[in-house]
Formats: sequence, C-alpha cells, structure tokens
Amino acid sequence: MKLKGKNLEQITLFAKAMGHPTRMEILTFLLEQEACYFGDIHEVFPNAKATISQHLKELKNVGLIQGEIEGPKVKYCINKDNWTLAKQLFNELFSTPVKSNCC
Amino acid sequence: MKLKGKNLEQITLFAKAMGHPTRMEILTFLLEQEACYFGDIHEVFPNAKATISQHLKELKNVGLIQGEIEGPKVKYCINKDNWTLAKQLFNELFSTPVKSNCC
DNA sequence: CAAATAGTTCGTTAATCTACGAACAATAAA
DNA sequence: TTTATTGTTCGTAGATTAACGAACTATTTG
Repeated sequence: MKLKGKNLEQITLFAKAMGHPTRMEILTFLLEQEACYFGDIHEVFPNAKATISQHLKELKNVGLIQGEIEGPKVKYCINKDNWTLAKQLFNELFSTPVKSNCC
Repeated sequence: MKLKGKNLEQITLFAKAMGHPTRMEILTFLLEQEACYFGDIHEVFPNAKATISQHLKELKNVGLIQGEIEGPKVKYCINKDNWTLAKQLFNELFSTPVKSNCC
C-alpha cells in the first residue's frame, strides 16, 4: 500500500533526522547501549557538547529518542514506540513492489 | 548486527536523499509508475522543472533511481539493485534489538 | 536547415543546517 | 552556601540546500 499524507510526511521527517552521520551514529550507539547518559554519548564523538546536544535535540523533536533528567545527568534512549513506527513506515515503503521497469 | 563503516555511511546517504518531501514523493511516485518520463514526474509537482531536475539528479547520484535517455525524453525509474540495498540496510537497522531501556 | 519539444545546467538569492564557544541552568558535593 | 559537575541554550559564522528563471543542449519534426 502506497505511503501518503501523514505517513509520507512522517517517514520523510524520520529520514531527514537520520540523514546526518552523527545523528545516525547516535541512533546506532543508543541501540546497543544500556546506559546512555549525555556524557557517554558525547565522549564517543569528536564534536563539541553543544553540537551533540543539538543533534540529540533534533532526534528528540522528531521522536526517535527520548531524554530523562536524572540528577544532574540526562539519560537518553531510543523511543521504542516511535522507533517501531519508523520501522513500520520504512517497511511499508520497501515492501511496495517496484512497478517501474523502464530502465 | 550493528551497522558500521561503509554500511553506516551508505544508509545515511540514502536517508538524507529521502529526507526531503519532494524527493520522497518522487520515489513513491516512481514505485507505482510504469512509464516515468521527466515530464510525467514534473507535472505532478508544483515546482519548476529546474527544481525537479535537481532533485532527480540527487536521487540518481545516491543511486536510488536511474535515468535513461530515450529520444528527446528521459525515462526515470527506481534502481532496483540499490533499492534492494537500501531495503536491506534499513532492515538491518530496524532489526537491531533495542537494548537501551533507560526511560 | 528552422522551429518545436524535452530536459539539463548555470547563476543567483534566500533559507536552512552545522558547529562551536560562551553564557546560562540545575543538581550534587564539599 | 560555595564550588564542581552535567547539560542546555544563545549568538554567530560558515557551509550547504532549495528554488527558480534564463541560457543552453539534444533530438525530432516540418
């Protein structure tokens, strides 16, 4: 079934958020981590903390991750609900049979 | 298995290309079309032909589509090989069990 | 060959993105 | 309550992106 309307907008927003090397790496990093404080994330990247914080904010805004204040630290993780939604949308996109046969 | 190295770069490039409403729509449009001349694509969007041509070029550069000159026209379609690659990479990304359980 | 058709490329402008230091909260510890 | 520690927000500068008209290329048709 073809993606359209809100679903199309949503998958585009997910794709856009994932379309930056650092953000994509943050996602794959979070996928495999149990503990995920800001500092843990920051220390695996060469970027300034302001930059990492900004990327985390974007991923949070689009819903792929979530953050939780814990003492003076902030714990980040994948947002499972939206991660599942993203999974479904991309699945739908790629399960569409490729009709075009021009080339 | 975690995405890394070239695969991580590749999925990020795919995501980036898909992260624009017009480009994502072009992809879903191509998925369901048999014939796919430039003009057919252009006429379903409000944008100038220069703009559409530019988006098609980006999608072609990243490998998701391909174009073929046919007389004075240009036929576009999904690049099946790379589309399959994209499918596999996203599949791998989303099949990673979500380990993080912080929030 | 001239004119029409179909797209691409060029040049430019406006907007968005990226990155970072510095300033600014908020909590914890001394 | 002062001082660290942990992050976020602000302001800014540079880079990239997006959009479009105009000019250009190539093919087809008259």
